[in-house]
Amino acid sequence: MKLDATDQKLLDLLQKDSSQTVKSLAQKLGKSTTPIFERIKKLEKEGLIKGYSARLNTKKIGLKQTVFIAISLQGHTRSYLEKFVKEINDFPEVVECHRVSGGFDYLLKLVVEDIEAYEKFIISKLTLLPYLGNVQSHIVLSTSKETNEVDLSFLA
Amino acid sequence: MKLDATDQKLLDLLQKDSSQTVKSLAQKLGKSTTPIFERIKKLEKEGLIKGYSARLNTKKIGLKQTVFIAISLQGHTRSYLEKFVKEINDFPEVVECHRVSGGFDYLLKLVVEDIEAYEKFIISKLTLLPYLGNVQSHIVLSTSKETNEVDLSFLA
DNA sequence: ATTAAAAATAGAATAATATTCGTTAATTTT
DNA sequence: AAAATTAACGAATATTATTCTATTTTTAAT
Repeated sequence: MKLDATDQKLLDLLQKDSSQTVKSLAQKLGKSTTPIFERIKKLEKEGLIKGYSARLNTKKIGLKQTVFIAISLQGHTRSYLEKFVKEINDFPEVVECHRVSGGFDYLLKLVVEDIEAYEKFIISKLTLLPYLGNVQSHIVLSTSKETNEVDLSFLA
Repeated sequence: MKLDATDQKLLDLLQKDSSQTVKSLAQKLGKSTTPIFERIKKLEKEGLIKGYSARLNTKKIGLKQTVFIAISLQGHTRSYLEKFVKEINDFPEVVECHRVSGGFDYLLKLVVEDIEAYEKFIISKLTLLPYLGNVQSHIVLSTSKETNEVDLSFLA
């Protein structure tokens, strides 16, 4: 699917604020509501828009600690890797799990209540997994930017 | 603000899918629309809900590469750190910037078109910043989990 | 260039939903 | 136990989403 300039701006408006009415989106894009409504439905159907979600203030809710964990594995059989990833993904504390190049194999991002909850995760969940090699924790001290808005200017 | 069980479930429903109607949310929560509508408005006003956004399929749009960059700085004057962070946050490729403990100072997450765009970022943007120490890139090979839904079960 | 076909847009009509309102029930405070 | 506060309900209204029909614009072929 090819995206024209209107689609690009529309996606950008929606990733910044999806609670806007079709009418206000249409005004910002210099069109009437019908074409914008149809464009949105098409972007949804084509899967370019995966869904809509509320952004929560995790700190205010009580999830004050983010942690990154860099993991190296020892034995690398394919079947084990799959099992490892499956287990990791099932932990609700884990919000991201990436296989990466560089000095280690996996990079996890966790959001937890506090350091105590983090330690609990390490002891009662992570270290129960076999074949763990090096595990290095990076406690987040402060976050200056954290968004899921991506830069769409390259489409222009 | 104290959150009861209904607020917890409501936040969870909304972070999973904010396009649901108030009516359907109310049904799932065993209440009528008015109280759920009012709870949502309160959660918004109190800032527990920061906003609403469309989740985009970055791969399909053409942003196929995620990269993490671990950075150590050389000179650590406070004023310089602030300038550094400000510059980093202004780069649209950077979606996250965290100050972390562990083997390095900052961990960045980038979303870019491809490796080429990533290299361009390194050469024409990142390495222009002064006082850079060690810079280690971790190219994401595959991602098995990537969400911004957080686990709210601890509220129960 | 000209015309046919396809796609995109507009404006009006309708359907669905959000939002408000008046009232009742439940909970907390005194 | 009574008063005050908070949460809830159901109905009424206001907004918004969605559909429909008719034009316009764009695209592609001749």
